[in-house]
Amino acid sequence: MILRVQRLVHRTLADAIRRQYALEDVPHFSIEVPPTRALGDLAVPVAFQLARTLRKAPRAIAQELSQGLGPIPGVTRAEPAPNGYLNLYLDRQAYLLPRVRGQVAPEPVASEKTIVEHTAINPNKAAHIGHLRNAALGDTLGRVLRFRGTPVEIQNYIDDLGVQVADIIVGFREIEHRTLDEVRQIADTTRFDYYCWDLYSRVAGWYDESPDHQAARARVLHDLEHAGAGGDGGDTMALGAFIVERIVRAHLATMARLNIAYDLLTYEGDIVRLQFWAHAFETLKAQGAIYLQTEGKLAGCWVMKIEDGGEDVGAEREKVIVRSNGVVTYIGKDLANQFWKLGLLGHDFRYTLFGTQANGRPLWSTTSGETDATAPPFGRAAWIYNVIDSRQMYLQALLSQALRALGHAQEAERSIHFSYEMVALSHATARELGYAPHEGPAGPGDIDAKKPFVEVSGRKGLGVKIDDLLDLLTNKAAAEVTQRNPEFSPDECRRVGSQIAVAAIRYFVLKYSRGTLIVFDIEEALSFEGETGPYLQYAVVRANNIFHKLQDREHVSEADVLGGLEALSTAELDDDGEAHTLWALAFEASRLDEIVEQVVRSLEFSSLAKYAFGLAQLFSAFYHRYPILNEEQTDRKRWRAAGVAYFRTQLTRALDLMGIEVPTRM
RNA sequence: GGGCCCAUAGCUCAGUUGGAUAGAGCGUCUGGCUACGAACCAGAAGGUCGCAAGUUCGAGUCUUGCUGGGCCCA
Repeated sequence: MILRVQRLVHRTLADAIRRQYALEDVPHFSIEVPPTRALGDLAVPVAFQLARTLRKAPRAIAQELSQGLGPIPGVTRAEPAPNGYLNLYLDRQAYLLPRVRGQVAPEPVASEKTIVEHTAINPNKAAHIGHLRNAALGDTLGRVLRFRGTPVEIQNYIDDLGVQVADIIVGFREIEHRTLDEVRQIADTTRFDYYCWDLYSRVAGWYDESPDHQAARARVLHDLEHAGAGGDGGDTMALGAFIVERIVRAHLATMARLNIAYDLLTYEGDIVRLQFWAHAFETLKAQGAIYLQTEGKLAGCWVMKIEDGGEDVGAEREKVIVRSNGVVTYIGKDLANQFWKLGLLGHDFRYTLFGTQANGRPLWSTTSGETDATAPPFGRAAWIYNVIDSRQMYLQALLSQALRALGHAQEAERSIHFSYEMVALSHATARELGYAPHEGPAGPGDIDAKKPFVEVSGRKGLGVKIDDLLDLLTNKAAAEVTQRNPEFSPDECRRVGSQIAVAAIRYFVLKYSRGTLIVFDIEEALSFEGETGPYLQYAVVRANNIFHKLQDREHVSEADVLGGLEALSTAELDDDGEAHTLWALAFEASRLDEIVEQVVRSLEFSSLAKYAFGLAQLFSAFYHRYPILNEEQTDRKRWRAAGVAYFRTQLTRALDLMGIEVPTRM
């Protein structure tokens, strides 16, 4: 937990600069970490920035600053580097004592309510690895925000009225000729999300057979939106509601395996039934953000003016929000939902308890029926993150524009599209799934061998299901665990195996930066060695084992170690500034809060993943080089143990931020 | 036609308010288990950071143009 010290140094240094050079405005400068401990613990490049205004060499400025700085609590010395950096050295014992004892909590940074919306899978088939990246990013974002004290509400949007749900209804009705009771029978006796996966992939082909088939989809869509009581529309509604309910529960079960939970499910159907759109529509009309077009090909439509980038003449275009037949486009519903999230709609959902999740937290759902008076308040957030892949950038930009048009510039600023690139399949993995590239000229439904990857497609049934991947990983990991721990029961092996599987898969998607298109390759994802989740778990497990043995052999607990540190010689801490020492390990472990701030600023979890990996590497090297149980000098032994204790605490927290658990043994 | 993203070692990728010698994993080669667990560690080889200009004391990072790939909108 280094932020406190960094801020203190920043403040003190800024004061010193103001004093020493009689400067009104000190330029912004950062506090960095020198490449090695030998060079110091904090590095300040401020002399470079001052060089121009002061007309002096950076080196001379750093020199002067180091002399005029005066004492800073916790800092033993300041040294100007030949190249112009000012490097600071920390009082190692004073720095570590309160930290290893957990007396330096992370400072709360932000406290305004924040909504993170993620997952939002069409409820008509099993979840695949594309959905996995979304959910892992969204869940990690929620955890990271909570770490720094932000109240977070996790929402999962359910598009229960969309084309994809209509298609699966058409599949059951028109292709398989099922009644609701028969579908219920199927749902009770099969893996329903897998069943729908296969059925859905047949629907596209069926549409191609005849124009009449296309009409079936239009009818179903209409019924979903407009069904009153009774009649054929009512049947469609009931079948749709049943399928959605079962598939949503299947998705939640899949996500629960990955340690992903939610606070609220928002149903598009409730947005429609509770007439959110009507409220948003009135506001938009009243503010002139949308208007009725009377001329041209959009005559009769309610449209919104949109900026179209560029500076060409006619760059401004009109986007249809309500069609001339009175049907609201999906943008309309998204707008209403966004307004509601920000507390700008003047209208609320009704709520009902959906269930209790694996982590013990209740899950609520919107409803159009009776509301539950005990439901907590939802919505009304100051910040919103919508985790959606980059293909929907256009729509997200529209939402922000609408907010600006209504005079909510700040809300627009705080409605963030957490954008990331999609997940595709490597050709090798697509082949393993039975999809061969097409020879000769590729047709519309074929895989193009010339493309560098194969796009996941629910419509074609082409993709890796999350549950399949998890099963594969779990089996492999459980086999390893069984081999290494013959005394484990089959249940234990299975449980640890699944913890390892989750670590492997979550780390795998988090280590890439957002802008990188992941070409998923099954061989690569199945690895447990090198830069993988299991490597990180293994490091913590070994650190934990040291304490188990310390307890068993010497009856010394972690508390015993941490309690008696003051009395010990700090020779072990002060030894040298080389790479794999105790100080280097403990210092790096303390940087978690700094990394978290960087992550929130950049929305880039790869830096958290890399930090955790680097920390584990540091420990592994230290572990090989310096014995703890067998160290004969007690002072050194105790300080090493203390450093390892701090390491395991911090890496465990870092892993928790990524949704990764640490097995007892593996 | 317009917008956005990507291009860094053989492969897959980090490198994000511009800063110290461009890093990691995998793969290849060499070495290390009578154990605080080898899902590990130590070491070697491997780079024109797509190309070309520009800004800057300093550019993988910022600007412009170009090439190649991807996504979206019309």
